[in-house]
Amino acid sequence: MNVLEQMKENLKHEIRQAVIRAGLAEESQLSEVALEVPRDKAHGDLATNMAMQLTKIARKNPRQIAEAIIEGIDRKKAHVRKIEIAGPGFINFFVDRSLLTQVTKDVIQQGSKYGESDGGQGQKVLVEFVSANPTGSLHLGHARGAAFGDVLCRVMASAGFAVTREYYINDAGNQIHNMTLSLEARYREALKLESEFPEDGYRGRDIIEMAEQLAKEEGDRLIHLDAEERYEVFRKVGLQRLLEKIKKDLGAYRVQFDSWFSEVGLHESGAVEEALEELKGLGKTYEKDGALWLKSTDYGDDKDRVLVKQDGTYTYLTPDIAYHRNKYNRGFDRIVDIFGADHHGYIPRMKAAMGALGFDPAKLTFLVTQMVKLYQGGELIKMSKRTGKAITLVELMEEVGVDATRFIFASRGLDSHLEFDMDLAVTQSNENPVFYVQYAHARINSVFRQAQERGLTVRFDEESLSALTLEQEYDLLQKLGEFPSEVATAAEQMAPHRVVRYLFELAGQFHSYYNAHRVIQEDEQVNRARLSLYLATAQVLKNGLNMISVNAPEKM
RNA sequence: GUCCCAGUAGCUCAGCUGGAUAGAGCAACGGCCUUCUAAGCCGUUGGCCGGGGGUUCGAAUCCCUCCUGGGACGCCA
Repeated sequence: MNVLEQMKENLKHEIRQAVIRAGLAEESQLSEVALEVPRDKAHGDLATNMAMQLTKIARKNPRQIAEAIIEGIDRKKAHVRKIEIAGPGFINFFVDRSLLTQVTKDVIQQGSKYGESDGGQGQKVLVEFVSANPTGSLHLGHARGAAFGDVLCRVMASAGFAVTREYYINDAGNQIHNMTLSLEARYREALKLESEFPEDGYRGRDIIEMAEQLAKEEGDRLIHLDAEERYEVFRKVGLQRLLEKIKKDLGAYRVQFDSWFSEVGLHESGAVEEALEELKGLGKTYEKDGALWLKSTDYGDDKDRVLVKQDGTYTYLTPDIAYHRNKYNRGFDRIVDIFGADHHGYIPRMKAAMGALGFDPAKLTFLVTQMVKLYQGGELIKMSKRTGKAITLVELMEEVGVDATRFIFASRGLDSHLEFDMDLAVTQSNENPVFYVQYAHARINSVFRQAQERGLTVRFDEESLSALTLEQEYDLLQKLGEFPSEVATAAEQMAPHRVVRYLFELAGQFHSYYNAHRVIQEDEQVNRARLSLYLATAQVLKNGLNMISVNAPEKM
């Protein structure tokens, strides 16, 4: 816990004591004291709405209650220099801000660990994301899911959760069949042989290129294999290379998975039958029209779902139930699935299935990413699955860069429809927010270089800190102090974009301070104090950027 | 027809488990580089928070309803 948090806890405790001492409420009636940083600085450093919350219990008007609370607060203990009642009954606290300078010490001591906390209490969390079918390259939608998922995992890990990143490989089923046929057709085309492209084939360039490569390597050898063997070769080679490509692209995008979970493995281990038998045994299924149905309506779904089709094969849902059953059985405290809005209809049935199996559906969270609209040259770029025309992750990385791409995706809430303007993202100007934050970091380092050139030692100097007395310095200190709780909140709400927003605000405060006050000037102690503050600021910027896997350059 | 997401400044978005005068970036306009990086800073302009009802001390936030945009509603995956 850093100085700022201690200060808050202290004050909260004092407020509780004051309420009880004043006889306004019993200990047991008190909810958590809400203590917030007011938007408007005229309202103090911290404020609580306690008095308004207590109107019902204490049966007095809020201002009277506030008076009584203030009476009972030990200002010294709470490090408060002024208390005011304002508005409808807010209590505003003006704290002794000189304590804030200690924030820098916390930051420097903890270094790259500053920002971590233990709110997650080591809870085991499984986050499944991307999970694109290995039938082609990753595209724009996956880029958003990948960036969001990865940043979420980093944020949650920092907040004390034990996070596992998992990619579910849909390597069984129809789409792989189509991929296989598409690859074979393209292979024949590459050899200038007659071919028929499958109806539901994948028309992307990636498959064409892979086929050409294969033709180069193998010549027409594969044509002469018998049908079954040939199919198997194309399936295997296609799957393996497409998956490799996906891994490689994700790696370049700075996303690493801890676990790659294969659907085929699920079938081979008998897990699918097991799940099915369990559901049957529990009486959660029935037969109708020659198919086997899940009574998902018993668990909140709007209709029952087919598990085994008339032809005896499984629907998509069935192995996925087995997969999620497996997730539960691995003992995770929380299970998070991130996927695109086009699959959202699938949420109630999966929750229902888990409920039917006797698991707690509340452990399972679905985060749905909304669509990304891509603009280039002011035009909306339409994507088509049929023609395989889509902007790929690789193209994004090449044209926009990993830093900017990740930053943009990570900076938006998941459920907003995102507009991605490629022209803007590549602009090397202030229109592009990623530079703004990076620039703050580079600027600080530039000051360090300047300081060294002038014979100053760049180091943290605790003794000098009392020279930090400016309003802007206190504001910056406070902001630095808020970083760990900001990360914790982002983790709790599974809203990693809060961290990006925080970084943007921190950078803004820094730039403003930088422009108003020079580090290197006549007063020695002020020099040392400001260098210390800069060191702390650089550390937090770096930790924050690291949390979204964006570079923190020392020079720009 | 049912379900999900969104509707906040000219544009892109925060804020949504209720709090004080609704924020930021960009755009527009006006300033700031002989002094640590101007990818920056300072200032001005800009809002029936989609409409209407309700809940209460208090609503952009919660509830109902309508409108608009996007997506989903298969024994496809």
